[in-house]
Amino acid sequence: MNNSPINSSDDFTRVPIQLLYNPPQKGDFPSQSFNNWRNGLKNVLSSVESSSKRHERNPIVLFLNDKYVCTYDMYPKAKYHMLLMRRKINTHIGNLTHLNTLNDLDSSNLHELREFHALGRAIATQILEYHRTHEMSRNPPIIMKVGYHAIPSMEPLHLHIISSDLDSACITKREHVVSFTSPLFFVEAEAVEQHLESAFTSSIALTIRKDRAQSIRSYTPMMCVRCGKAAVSVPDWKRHNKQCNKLPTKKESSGRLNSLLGWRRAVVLGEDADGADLIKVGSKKKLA
DNA sequence: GTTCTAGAAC
DNA sequence: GTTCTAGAAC
Repeated sequence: MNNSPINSSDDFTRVPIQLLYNPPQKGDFPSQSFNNWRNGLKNVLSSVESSSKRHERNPIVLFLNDKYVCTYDMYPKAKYHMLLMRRKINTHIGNLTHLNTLNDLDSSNLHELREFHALGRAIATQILEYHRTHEMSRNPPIIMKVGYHAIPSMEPLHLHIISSDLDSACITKREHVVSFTSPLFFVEAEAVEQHLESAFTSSIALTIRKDRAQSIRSYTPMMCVRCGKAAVSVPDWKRHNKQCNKLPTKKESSGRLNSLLGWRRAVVLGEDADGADLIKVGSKKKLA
């Protein structure tokens, strides 16, 4: 079984000390139905559950415990690129199970989200360790990033764990570059936590300013992750990215505000939300 | 002529 | 999310 036996306690943030990064073949992923690519990740989760039920090793899984699963990304945009998700089983209490996007989050999710993110960081740390021990000599230094896309293409809620090199044949479009380099579009896990911490009632849900996010993804210049040089085309960006010698820039000061994140009233008991945006004024909130 | 982007995909 | 490819950009 893939599930490495770790402590039997309910600490779901622990990761085996020696994680092996062994990416699968494309054919190992569940085949996508032609017109239904949006269900791709749901199919991945189903595949994880059925192999787990049969106690079979599943090559698309890097790590799993009773609550969460970390799978390889089918189209990795960097040397190391994984997705962390809440498993769709209820053997352990939690409220992230049925969430699909950042817009489903409110402060009642904060406790479990902290655990989710802590596991993501632990995996990132072990991947860095793997990199140091196996790959350091023939690769430039990297840092690991843990966060969400402001506009995800697939459900359910998934946390990207990705290395900073972005050296991948799967990067073919400017959106690929921007969605992992823009500090606005790539929403750090920490920024989500801090934003939720600033809500003072769980009836206030997080919301993404989607139009802004879209325009950021479409119009932000492609920049080198190491030296900041702007590129004129995707191939130009990739050529420079391969040869730039600078160290990757450390992540921007933690807790930095992400202006794509906002608030709205959460849906209550199946009633339609009025959808009104809320803005914060000092410590108070009022209707925008 | 070649490179590159961007829109359709039932 | 990707693949394919027409035609824009170089």
